Amino acid sequence: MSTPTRQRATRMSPAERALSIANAARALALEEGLAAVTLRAVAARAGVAPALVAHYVPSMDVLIARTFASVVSAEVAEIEALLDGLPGPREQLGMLVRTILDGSRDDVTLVWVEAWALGRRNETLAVEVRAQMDAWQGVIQDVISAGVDAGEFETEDPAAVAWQLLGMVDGLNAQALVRWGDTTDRGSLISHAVEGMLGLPRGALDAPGA
Amino acid sequence: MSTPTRQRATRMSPAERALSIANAARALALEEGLAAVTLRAVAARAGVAPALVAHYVPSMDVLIARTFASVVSAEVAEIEALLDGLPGPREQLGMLVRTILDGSRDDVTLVWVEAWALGRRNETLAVEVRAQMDAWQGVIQDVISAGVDAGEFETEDPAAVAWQLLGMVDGLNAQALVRWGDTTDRGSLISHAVEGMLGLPRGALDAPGA
DNA sequence: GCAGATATTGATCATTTGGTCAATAGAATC
DNA sequence: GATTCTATTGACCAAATGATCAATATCTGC
Repeated sequence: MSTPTRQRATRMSPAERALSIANAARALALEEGLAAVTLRAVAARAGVAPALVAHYVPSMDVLIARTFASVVSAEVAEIEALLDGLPGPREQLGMLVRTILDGSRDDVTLVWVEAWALGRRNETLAVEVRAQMDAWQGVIQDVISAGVDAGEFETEDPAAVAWQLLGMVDGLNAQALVRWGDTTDRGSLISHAVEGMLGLPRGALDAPGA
Repeated sequence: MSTPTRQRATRMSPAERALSIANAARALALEEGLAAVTLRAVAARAGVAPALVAHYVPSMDVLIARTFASVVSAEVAEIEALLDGLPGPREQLGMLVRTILDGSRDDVTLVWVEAWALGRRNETLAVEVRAQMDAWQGVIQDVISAGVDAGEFETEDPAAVAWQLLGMVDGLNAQALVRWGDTTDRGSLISHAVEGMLGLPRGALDAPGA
């Protein structure tokens, strides 16, 4: 039973098929994690023979690395777009922290955590992980630097603060991923932590309408 | 070449052999990560036939979960011993943060990160991960609560602050694990963050002799 | 020494993984 | 309608994984 009897896939141009496979891998990663992005699983998801996936990708290590980059870079772009609409660094930083910690991106968090672990045995992925971390850090650092220039934040090393904040946020998200079921608000306390790092008065980063 | 030609293992009592296998798994986890704790790898490390490992352990999932618990609970015990020698909550909290972030436990951090990922597909491990997180949070919460009682810290929810601090520290360690090669001091900034969370003046958590 | 108890092993199995390659089928072109 | 090009596939392979079990070797008690 349950031999899905896949029929022959409709012929596509190489570009279309490559995209279809990349999308299948992406959806799989978001739903079941990077570890589920396997040759056969991707093929099944794309409605295609396993050999075709192998044909379109140099190796699974590379496909996994690309899939990770696809998922994460989309997240970065999304956040950057949100930041653009805000008036100043203070609002941007507050929104940044709240949005990243709002729990609506647990699927992406899972991809991050698995990438950290898998990167140990997949050098292509490891390189991509570092690149995406740099991208994230850059976004945060830009906000902080702008705040310092505007005289709103106080720190001698915006880059270090950005790394620190990124690490804190990643850890809190990873924690929430494992402790599913607890309803603790992740965002309320960290604002005070960031205020401490940047010499701000208590409550300076609270949401405007709160 | 390189056929190790293992000779028959010297006979041990079940208790001794079980310990030997557990130690082999532990060493393997610390050196190469939880993902390297495989039936054959543990057997080779213990100088024993793979079947013997299977004989002494209900399943590899369980062995991995136990190995994780062994590694992490030792770390918790170590930190608790360190805390005992300090006079007050303020010194304890400062030391806690500095010690956890001093970079000397990257092997344990790797075990943590892999446990988060593997826990998705190993329920026994997932249960153990939550238990060990609870233990860690308990240690931190005790310090914070003592500080609040002593009038040194200011927070309405020591439990939440403890979770928050644990998440932050885990994230920073995980980040350092991936970005090996950077020499950024991980501990300097977080003190200010914690000060922000606990209503402390800047520098209150700095090392005494600094 | 001998015999029994049992710790240990080799052989083997089923699964899952990534990967290769000749063969096939279907669309496009003539 | 026949032919060519190539996207797609089935049939493999090697490696690694967890696991089982009858057979074997070795220690212990007599």
